[in-house]
Amino acid sequence: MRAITFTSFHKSMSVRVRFAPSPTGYLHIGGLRTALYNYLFARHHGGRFILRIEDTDRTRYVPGSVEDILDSLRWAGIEPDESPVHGGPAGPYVQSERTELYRQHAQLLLERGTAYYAFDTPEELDRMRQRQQAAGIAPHYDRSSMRNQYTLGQEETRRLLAAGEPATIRLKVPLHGEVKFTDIIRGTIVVPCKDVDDQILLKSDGFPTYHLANVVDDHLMGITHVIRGEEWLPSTPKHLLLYEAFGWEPPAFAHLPLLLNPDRSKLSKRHGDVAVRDYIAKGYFPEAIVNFIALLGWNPSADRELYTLEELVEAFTLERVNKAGAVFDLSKLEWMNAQYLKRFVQSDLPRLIAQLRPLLAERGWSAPDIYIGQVITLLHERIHRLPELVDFARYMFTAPDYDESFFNSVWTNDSHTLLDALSALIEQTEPFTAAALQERLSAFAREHSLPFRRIGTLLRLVITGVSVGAGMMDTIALLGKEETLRRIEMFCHWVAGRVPSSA
RNA sequence: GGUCCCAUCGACUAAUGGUUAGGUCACCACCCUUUCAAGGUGGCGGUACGGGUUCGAAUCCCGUUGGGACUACCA
Repeated sequence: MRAITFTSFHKSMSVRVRFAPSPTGYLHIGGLRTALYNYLFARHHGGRFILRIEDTDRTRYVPGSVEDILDSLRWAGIEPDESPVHGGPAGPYVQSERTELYRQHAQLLLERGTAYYAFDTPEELDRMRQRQQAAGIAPHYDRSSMRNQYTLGQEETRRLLAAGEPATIRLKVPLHGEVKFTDIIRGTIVVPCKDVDDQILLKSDGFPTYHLANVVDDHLMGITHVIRGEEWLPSTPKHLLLYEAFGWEPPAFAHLPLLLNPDRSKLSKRHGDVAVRDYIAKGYFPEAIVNFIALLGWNPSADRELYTLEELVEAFTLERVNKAGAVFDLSKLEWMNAQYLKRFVQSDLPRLIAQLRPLLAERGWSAPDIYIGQVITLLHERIHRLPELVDFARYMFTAPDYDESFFNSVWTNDSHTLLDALSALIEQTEPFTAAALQERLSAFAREHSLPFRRIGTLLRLVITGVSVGAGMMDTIALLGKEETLRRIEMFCHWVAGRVPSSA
């Protein structure tokens, strides 16, 4: 009984990690978290973070994906040290530009006797699997009965190859023994060799599969720690066997818990947005997204929720990464984004103005930056994401729409008289500040034994048209005397127009 | 089906053999209040189950149950 034991090596050499997505569409939020953890680990240890594009399946390639991945990473503030666009000493960083390398390495394995040619067609493999399933056995490539260099013999193999017969190269997995390794997050994992399939390494089109390309590149690029999603855990024994087949020392492995849908299945479209692009479009702050996903599966243990990227780098260790999957809970993200919104209103209003201005322009609205900034400051505590302001604060940029049910609940027979009095009061108020307005209107309310609520609500209806918003005095002060009086007038016209003279 | 992984409030998590099992989100109530928020205070709510080991178990071991991933000439 042979046992192959792989001990993870924590070399004194500097850390090199990589994020290796496939360009099959927009960057997934789960992919961003994987990239983030790699980045945090690299920065924490003063190492390097590498982006490698794994585009060995040409049929799944989606144009524009690489740009989206790069843009999304940059947006999140996790810039690679080495990548197809940043360059670096271990390039090229795109697998389709390294195909010759994989062929050479597959050849090397052939020579070492740890890989072999197979000539089975997809149909034959299908039938094999069906037979096995019918017999109640786990589907497995059966090296002893299928068409490969062992069953066909050297001569026939050479002949088929010379004749240009489509051939794949498979890994020769030992029949006995076990693969044992230590995952930094999960501890010791043991898998019997008999449960490891003779994985195809080189496809008949000459391109490598993920397994070959991944192992070859990780070795050639000097990757010290493979930090990837849990979905790769079952194929790790294959990779370890590959390292051994090459005679290479494997990197350390850390398999991250999955990001989950509310039903605890692997996070997918269907349940909502999964592309980083979607979250950018919805106006989430990169700081909030990074903070939020960092805490999905990892926690520095302090009773604290808000961390800057620098603070995450400082605190990050793989040892504290959880084993169990984490549900992506949108409501907590919303809360966190609101926290950052409050923070940025204090620290970086110009940034918020720059973000909001184009959204207002889409509606055909414009205003001076100073005014936009004042509106953001006035209303930001009522929203979670800045783009919500376009609807929430529409009356600050254009004439109000009067909400019918709000109108019906507020407007009474004597409202007109009250409104006339308020109008006169507002006109006389000088300076036109929230405090001055408050003082005058409060005094008026006292004199006439009116609850202030009555005044505030009536003005809210007349000035904004909707029942929710910031404090009315602040709102009126910001709108200005002229605009306020104009709106009272507008409202009166509207009321006159809508009542079909019944009295 | 097979292999592997996982299991603390509804969600994210802390507690790494000794705590009344802590914090955050969500939810509820109250305070504040011209609306809605924000903020403050309080509340609801959990160690999946069963066996061990131990003076003592959320924590270690075994089993059960449940969930997930993987099982392609995809990654």
